[in-house]
Amino acid sequence: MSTVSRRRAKRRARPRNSLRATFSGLAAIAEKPPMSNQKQPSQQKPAGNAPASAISPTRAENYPEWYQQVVRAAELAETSDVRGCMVIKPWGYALWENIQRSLDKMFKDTGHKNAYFPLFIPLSYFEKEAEHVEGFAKECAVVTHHRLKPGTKADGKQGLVPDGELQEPLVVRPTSETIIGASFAKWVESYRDLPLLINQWANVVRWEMRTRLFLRTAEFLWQEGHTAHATRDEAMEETLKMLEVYADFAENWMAMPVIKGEKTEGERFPGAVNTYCIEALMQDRKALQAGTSHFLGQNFAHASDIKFSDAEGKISHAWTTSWGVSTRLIGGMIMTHADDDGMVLPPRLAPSHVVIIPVTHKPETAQAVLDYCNRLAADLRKIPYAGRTVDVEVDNRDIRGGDKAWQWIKKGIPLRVEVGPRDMAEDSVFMARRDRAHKDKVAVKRDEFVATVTQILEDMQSTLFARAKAHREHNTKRIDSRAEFEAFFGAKQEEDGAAAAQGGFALVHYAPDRKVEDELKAKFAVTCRCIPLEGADEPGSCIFTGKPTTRRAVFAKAY
RNA sequence: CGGGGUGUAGCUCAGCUUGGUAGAGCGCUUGCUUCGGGAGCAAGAGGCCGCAGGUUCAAAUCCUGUCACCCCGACCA
Repeated sequence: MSTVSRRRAKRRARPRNSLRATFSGLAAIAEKPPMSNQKQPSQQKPAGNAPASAISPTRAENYPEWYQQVVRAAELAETSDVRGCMVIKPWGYALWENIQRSLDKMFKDTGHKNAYFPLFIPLSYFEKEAEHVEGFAKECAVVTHHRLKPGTKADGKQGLVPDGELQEPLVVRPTSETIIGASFAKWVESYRDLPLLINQWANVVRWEMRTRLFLRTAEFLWQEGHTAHATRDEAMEETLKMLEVYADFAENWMAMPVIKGEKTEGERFPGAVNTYCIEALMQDRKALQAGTSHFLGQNFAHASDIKFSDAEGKISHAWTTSWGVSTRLIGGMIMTHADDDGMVLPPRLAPSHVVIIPVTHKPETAQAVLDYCNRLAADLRKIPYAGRTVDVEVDNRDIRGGDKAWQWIKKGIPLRVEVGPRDMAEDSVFMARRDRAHKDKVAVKRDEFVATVTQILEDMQSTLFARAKAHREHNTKRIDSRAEFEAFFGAKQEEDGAAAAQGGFALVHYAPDRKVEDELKAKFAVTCRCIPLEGADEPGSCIFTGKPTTRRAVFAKAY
């Protein structure tokens, strides 16, 4: 298109930026009875031009845009100049480090060891498992050259151009089953070498078409566990054990309730025999797959030739598993806990638990207040909490107190503590909790605050979980007919392009059927999230095909 | 890969139709007054107008090419 016509088109199509387009999933948030336990500050505008909420637009106005603004305002991450890639900023990375630390401990406690495998996977390795190839082929970054040279007229390029073509292209790992399988094949000879329980913390690349910070980026950080076992049962046990670890982590550390379940065929990991997952419900009532654990059978053992001799000297292929969670968990935390004022961090994973804001605008008391704050910080930092000690920021930056407080609100720090000359005189602090309204502040004696800080944090942790769980329950519905199902989710898109009703979790009798799933996905953007592992069997008949079933499955729109 | 759109200050954008030598808001810096919840006034810094060609006395603006990014679809932790 020429420059002219582009420009003209721009002028014609003026009413763009329908940023405020209303979001029909609004009810989910507007109602959200359990989400606001404190009395609202009755929407009265704070002094000046300050907006009613720190994040604009609000969740009800435009949820996807709200999400992006929270990521930005909380300084968790930003987009980079590299297509589809994000820069994880210190506050966001510290959150990831805390996720890593907590999960890593759980992996070690279940007998796993960390190792590191190459980023580059020879194409020939990748080709070994047919379904695996098919599943990932379309989203691979491929390294084809190993050198650069100055461009020439003949190349029609200036600057540097790739040179030195590789004999065999290298795939930038989208996942590591094949490269780790190659190592496992060498490491495993005897049944005495099994089980082999390995985990890797790494980055992976999947050349996604559409990206969203933390939820889907071309490069992301994750952990991938890979294990090999002598028997099918043992491998299956491992698969489910790690699913349990993920569920435990999600609920007890992230304060994000999850449903453990098994994926249907269409949603299975390419190359897996069974895929299990944890699924969470976000505030806009869309589901998020927050972690997966795969029983790989002997598929990859065959592909990579992972063989061992058993006690009788008979050679057989090992049974393998793989399981992973990624930086997507951070997206899940945002969409589970954050509000219209920004991020809300579950205390056990918060990069920092307490910010102390010295009120030092009177020069004569400034130093004394600051000293008092530093002593308070030092005392707090000695207190053990959630596998580390209480982390404290003393924010004595030379900026206005209001700005300072709001920055920390947006970052989601659990506790804000103001200390001014008046508080110091009474040996008390002025404390605000991020899970309550921002004006809801209480004076607490300093020693009492120090003595109860971990209790307060734990109370916040359980409050966040309870709210999220109530939200999920409020938006989970047992549905027994196709008509009801369709009404619950509505059309795929409204006429104006805005997202349609998100529905929530629908529990329906469903006999797995690829064709049904394809149709539901096309018409309603709804997918079968999983068949829950827990809960009693309940005979019924599939609402789509009438076939007999023994359990209900979970359907939802999903990220 | 299809369909649509956009590149101008750190950010969000105006200016382009009808060419005349660069604008606003926010942010940033400085000063004064404010200051226990997002301040006010004043001054200031900051731009190869995505890139390369072309037309013209003159190009952010017109023409040609090119690159990048965004949105919708297919795909997806």
